[in-house]
Amino acid sequence: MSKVLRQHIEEIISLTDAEFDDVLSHFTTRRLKKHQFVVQAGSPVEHEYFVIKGLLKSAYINAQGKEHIVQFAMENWWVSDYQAYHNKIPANFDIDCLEDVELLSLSYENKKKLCAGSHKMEHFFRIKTGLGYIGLQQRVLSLLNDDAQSRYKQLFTQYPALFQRVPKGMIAAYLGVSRETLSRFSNI
Amino acid sequence: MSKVLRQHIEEIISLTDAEFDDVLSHFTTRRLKKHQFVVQAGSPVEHEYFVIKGLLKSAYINAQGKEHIVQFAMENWWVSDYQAYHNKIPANFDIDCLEDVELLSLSYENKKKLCAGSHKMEHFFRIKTGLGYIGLQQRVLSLLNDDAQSRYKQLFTQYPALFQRVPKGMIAAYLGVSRETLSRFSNI
DNA sequence: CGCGCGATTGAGTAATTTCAAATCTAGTGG
DNA sequence: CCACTAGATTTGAAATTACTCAATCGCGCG
Repeated sequence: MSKVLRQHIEEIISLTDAEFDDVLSHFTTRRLKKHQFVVQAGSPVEHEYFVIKGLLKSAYINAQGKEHIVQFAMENWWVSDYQAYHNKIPANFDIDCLEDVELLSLSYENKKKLCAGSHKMEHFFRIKTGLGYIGLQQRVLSLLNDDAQSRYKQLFTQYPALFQRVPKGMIAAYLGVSRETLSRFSNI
Repeated sequence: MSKVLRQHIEEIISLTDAEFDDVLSHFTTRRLKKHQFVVQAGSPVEHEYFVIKGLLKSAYINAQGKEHIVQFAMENWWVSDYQAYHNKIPANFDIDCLEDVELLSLSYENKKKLCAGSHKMEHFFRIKTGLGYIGLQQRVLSLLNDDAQSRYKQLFTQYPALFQRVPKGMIAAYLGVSRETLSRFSNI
């Protein structure tokens, strides 16, 4: 359902039906099953994605094979390996589906065209990226300031739904704690 | 010198003389001495700043009075408390000058006008914000993946100049390590 | 029924913090 | 030029936090 996208965009700008149709024409729909990869480390990243339905994770796997989760992406979130996408270099992250997923896919070229052709959409993406920046700054601050347990509590308060949809090991990989440590304070 | 700003902007878009004059007209110059505050926690944040000359830090001070440095801002960097700036809420950060400073100041209203009146500048800020997003994501990853010593080394390799301009205690507050720990591995 | 993934628990270890004290340094006034 | 002081840095030792390794437990699904 593309209404979801329209509603999402119209939280920031407003569009006529014709304008939205034009916007939508730059996207394609992709459906993927749980465990499928949307982006694979080492491969080029042609697209960014808007999540209509389902849940994905974006993760970096280090030299020791340890996984760090950069981002969870649920409904109404945008996700890609933006460093790779923007610089046209091979992906550093794996992005894969934790559930069956429905995505709207926007290629680099189409985003460029869309933004060039629509000041409004350029504005939308500027604001949206700014919100992402603010969110990341909060996360940095939380990593600097809070211990593992209080990061756990904060995440739980902010996204309780996530804990129903994701195994705790992944929550740990997102928070920067070992599974064992997280397990020790999950029962308050 | 506003040439610095023009050169900075033209790394992403190109401007005619007239266009740049218009851009510049949205900014005002501010000169501040070492130790002066540009933003103070609790106060409203009307502006974002482009650093022409000098060095600032943006920092969060927690309930225990411990300072965490969100960002250093040297020449050609943008700085503000963006959460406060964007949401028009009181600042959470202190931003103050570590050296005598020359800034170009852009008010919220003027940024809005500037972006609304110039698709190019809207584009510039979108890209710039995107780069900031990517940088922050790298920092999150580094906090998740690397131990204190390797974060120290990375910062040193990436910004050697910073270490000449800033006391080590602040480097520690940026990296998320105690001064003592940082001191212990600063001699390789 | 048994396999396999996820979660928990225990014990020992490593990294980093905190507290305290000593040392060094740059800038100031005499 | 020198002594003095405040801030910055280093060093030491104890305490804390979280990690790793290992074993166990629980449960859903084929």
